Amino acid sequence: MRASAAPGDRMAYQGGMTGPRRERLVQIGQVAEQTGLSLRTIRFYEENGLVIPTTRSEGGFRLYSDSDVARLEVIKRMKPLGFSLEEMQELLTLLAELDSGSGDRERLRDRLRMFHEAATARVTALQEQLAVAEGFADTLAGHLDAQR
Amino acid sequence: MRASAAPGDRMAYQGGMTGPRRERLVQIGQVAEQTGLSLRTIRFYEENGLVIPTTRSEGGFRLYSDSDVARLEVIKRMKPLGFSLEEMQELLTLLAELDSGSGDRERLRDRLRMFHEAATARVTALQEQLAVAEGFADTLAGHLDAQR
DNA sequence: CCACTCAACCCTGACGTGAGGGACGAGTTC
DNA sequence: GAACTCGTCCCTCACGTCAGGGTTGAGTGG
Repeated sequence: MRASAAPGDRMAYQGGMTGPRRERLVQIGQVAEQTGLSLRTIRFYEENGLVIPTTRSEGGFRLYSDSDVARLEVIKRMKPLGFSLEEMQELLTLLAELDSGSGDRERLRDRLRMFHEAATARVTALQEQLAVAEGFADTLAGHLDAQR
Repeated sequence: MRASAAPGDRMAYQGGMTGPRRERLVQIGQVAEQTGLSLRTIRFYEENGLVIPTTRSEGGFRLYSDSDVARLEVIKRMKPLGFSLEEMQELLTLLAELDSGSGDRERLRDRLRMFHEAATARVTALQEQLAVAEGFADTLAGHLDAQR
């Protein structure tokens, strides 16, 4: 943990004269802190084309915009569904296309429906896993009691 | 699917004159079928010392006794708890020691308690995952509705 | 009765995969 | 100059997958 407002603290990089909007840009450490993902994970997602930082500093530091961070947070919410990175990417672009109103409506909806089906299937699987897990935990508790 | 009672069918190997008990021994394929684990997984568990078949045929086929299969089924119940193979092995021997009444009572109970704690922690984590997963599935459903 | 064949089953060994973790030495930013 | 970040590399875990060969037991032939 870093002490709050310690001497070494850094503010979000504001992007020199390059951008006209003076958008809020943060570097990877802050993103990690906000999202709870590790640096390694965030870089890994980039490698796989999931979230590519809007820009980089002159020295090469990754700089993330708010929407980059939002994307990461969506991914985080998807994770428990057990989708692969590839699937997540597809779903992300799919949602973006729906939002922007581009692409073949019909097909988009179809693919979205498939994702939804996969998701609910996965939810069911998780429920089953949970039941088994609870069962086993109880078994352990039983063994503990038996040994009192 | 294999046709039932096809010419090529084989019965469970009974172990020639070597065993006095004529114990029921099955080979890996049947075990896989019963437990729902893959052949690879079962072999992998053996590699890691989790379940070693009671014996082998002359030609080297793995032959599993009922208790071997039972062990595999216990492992299967543990899996959703996300323990590592090493931890599962420890827990298995731990339970065996408790059953057989060997070893330091005090210490055994302590370790068992730790496993139980880990298990309940894991159950909580699973519940959270499930909640997130359900939430995301709902989000998807929402997007579907919005596109009607 | 023994030899042979056949399909189904099984063996070991090696490499591949997915989703990251950890360490490194060098560079950047504040 | 302290804190942060970079890219590169190798490591892990729980298997999947492929290759190439051996085993088993029932059926067939002599």
